[in-house]
Amino acid sequence: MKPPSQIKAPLSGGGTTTSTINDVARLAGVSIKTVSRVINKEPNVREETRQKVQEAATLLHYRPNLLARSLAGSRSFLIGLFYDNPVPHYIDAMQRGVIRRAREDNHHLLIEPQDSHSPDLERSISSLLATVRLDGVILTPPLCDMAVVLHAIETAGVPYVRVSPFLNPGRSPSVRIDDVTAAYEMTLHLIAQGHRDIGFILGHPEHGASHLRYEGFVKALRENNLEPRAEWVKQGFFSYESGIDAARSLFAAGAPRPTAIFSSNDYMAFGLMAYAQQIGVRIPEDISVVGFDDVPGAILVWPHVTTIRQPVEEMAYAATDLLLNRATEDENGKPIETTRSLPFGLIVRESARQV
Amino acid sequence: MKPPSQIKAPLSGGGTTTSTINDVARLAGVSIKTVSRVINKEPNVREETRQKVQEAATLLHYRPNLLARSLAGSRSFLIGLFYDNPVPHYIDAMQRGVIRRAREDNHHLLIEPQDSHSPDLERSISSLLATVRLDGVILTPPLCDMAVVLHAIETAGVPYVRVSPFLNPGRSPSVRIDDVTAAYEMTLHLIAQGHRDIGFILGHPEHGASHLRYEGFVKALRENNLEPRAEWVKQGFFSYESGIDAARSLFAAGAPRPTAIFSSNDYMAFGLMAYAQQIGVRIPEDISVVGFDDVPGAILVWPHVTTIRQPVEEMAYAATDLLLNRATEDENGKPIETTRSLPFGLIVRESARQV
DNA sequence: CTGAAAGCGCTTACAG
DNA sequence: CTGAAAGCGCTTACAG
Repeated sequence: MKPPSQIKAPLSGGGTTTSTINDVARLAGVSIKTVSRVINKEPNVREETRQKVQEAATLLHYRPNLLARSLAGSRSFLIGLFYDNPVPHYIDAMQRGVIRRAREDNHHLLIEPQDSHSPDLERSISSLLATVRLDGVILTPPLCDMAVVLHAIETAGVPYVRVSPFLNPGRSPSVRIDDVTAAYEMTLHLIAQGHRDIGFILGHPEHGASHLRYEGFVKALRENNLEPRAEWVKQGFFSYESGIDAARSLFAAGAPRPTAIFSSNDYMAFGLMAYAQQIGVRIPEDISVVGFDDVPGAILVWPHVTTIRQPVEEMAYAATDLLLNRATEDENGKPIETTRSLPFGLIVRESARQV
Repeated sequence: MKPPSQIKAPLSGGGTTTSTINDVARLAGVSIKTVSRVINKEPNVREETRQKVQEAATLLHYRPNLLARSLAGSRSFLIGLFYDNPVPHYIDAMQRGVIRRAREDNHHLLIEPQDSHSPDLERSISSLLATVRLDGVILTPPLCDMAVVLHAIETAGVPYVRVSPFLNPGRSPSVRIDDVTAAYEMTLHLIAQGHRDIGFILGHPEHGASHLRYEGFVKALRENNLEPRAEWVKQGFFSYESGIDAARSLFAAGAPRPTAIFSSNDYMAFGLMAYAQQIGVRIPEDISVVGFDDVPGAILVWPHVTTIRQPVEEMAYAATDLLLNRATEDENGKPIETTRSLPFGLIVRESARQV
């Protein structure tokens, strides 16, 4: 025999009994189905009934239990953010953007950092998706370009949106900036400053943006009858340390030096600048340096770094918007090609100047 | 009539039917209760039965549905991280630590950034906790020192652990470093370098650490027969900009200057250093500067900043450990005073030197 | 050592 | 416009 559950007072000593849909129904004198209708703003409820239910719900501080809704219904109100990115600033902005949009629809965010090099990656994602039903997943590089990741998510039948994907652009909805054009404009900026001998530090090869940025660089060069010189194009991995390494080989004794260096991201530019300072190469007097991303450190180092601003938080917001609007599937439930390209910004500071 | 659910193949076109406890029970020829026992590693199952169930589960790729477990049982496998902190590096480290420990027990992390200045804070937390049942909550400054926040969580009866709390230390289990001693040792370090005239930039007054760090500073001074000088103690707010403001008033024309400045965190030290550079004050030649936290930027600026390293990720791990071990309640369900204090590190770099 | 029943708090499909 | 029944996939008490 279940004791009638009435209006609850907080139990002294912690622990409250929360009221349920049954409590509201009883107090309002309707069925739980009607309460459900009111809570979910379904049509076909008499205004008077609606008010009665509303009042009862307010009085009891009723909040629908997410877990129960998920189990019974088709939505979980949970969004998953999968990433493997060592840059806190990027992750932070992503999370803010996703949460801002998710909250508009009463969704919550589960963060699921993954090790993109784990041999178990696919199994761990499949297992995760079987364990906790998610309404959708947001994927950032490099995960968004990994076949096993996409396969696991598609197999589970969970909608997903990718941020800055490189491979299979039409495979899912996505959000990006135009990395090619951004790098193109940055290169044009250097050329406009009189630079002809421009070096380039490539990004991590597993990140699609690395290739796109280099593509934009080369495009701008060629349009100006210039060619990238192999000895001035160095492989980096997006890290501070790899920027130092690139600088070391770029500034090798005796070798001819470019007058400007375009680093595929800011951290490598920082490493490069630190190394330059150590060996007495002045920036921007001796060499101009530009980066990409506009991380917070860009105005911490001296000189402040000329760079490209990527609206990461807005990209995350847009990705979540695509997910929640379900503007992602056609009538057959197949993902439709939806790509939102957001504006970037060329931020001119002091690390590059007229040659 | 429900069609018998058998071994499932991925539906072409996306969407798999996942197998349930019923499928496993049927295949193994046992009741669902027995499957439940095996999955939850409960005792009293014949080894032979256990194996049969295990095999069936493996064959069907069975993963217990988290939502169903939560609804039926007393655990949700969800941990909430509440914060309102603008420093990405800190949040990132917190999240990593929590997730690392949470995964050991198959828990997931829901992140719930809050606006600590919102008038709705208490209601929004209460509502959140009523909506999604959490197994526990981790609280960081400044939220961990807000009465309304603690009240909302306690009323909901959800266990919580605080990181670096200042107020009511015994009110809940917590994890911290000894900010007083850290600041004390840093000050001693400066004194050992011959500094007697030491300025101090206070942290944000809403963060408990601000007061503790100042306390350690004063303690070290007094033990050496020194006194803080009011005109050299400036209010800051943990931000880069507030460091600039502090520097501006500290370096006001004509005023006597300290030989060293202890900034309550690194960002303010960065602001201070940038301002110093602008007005031609050399660091560390003219003035030594030290910070606190060891954020990534500390080795980006020049000179690299002498600072205190806080093991944020380990603190988060420890906090989650306290939560999951339930070493947090006594036999009456009241929280027991458990505080773990983790070691900090004095990181000596180039921004401070012998006077 | 094992299982049948009830129930967690909702939504879904139906019936009226 | 409203409701009674069934069921989501588990766990909790109980019974044997």
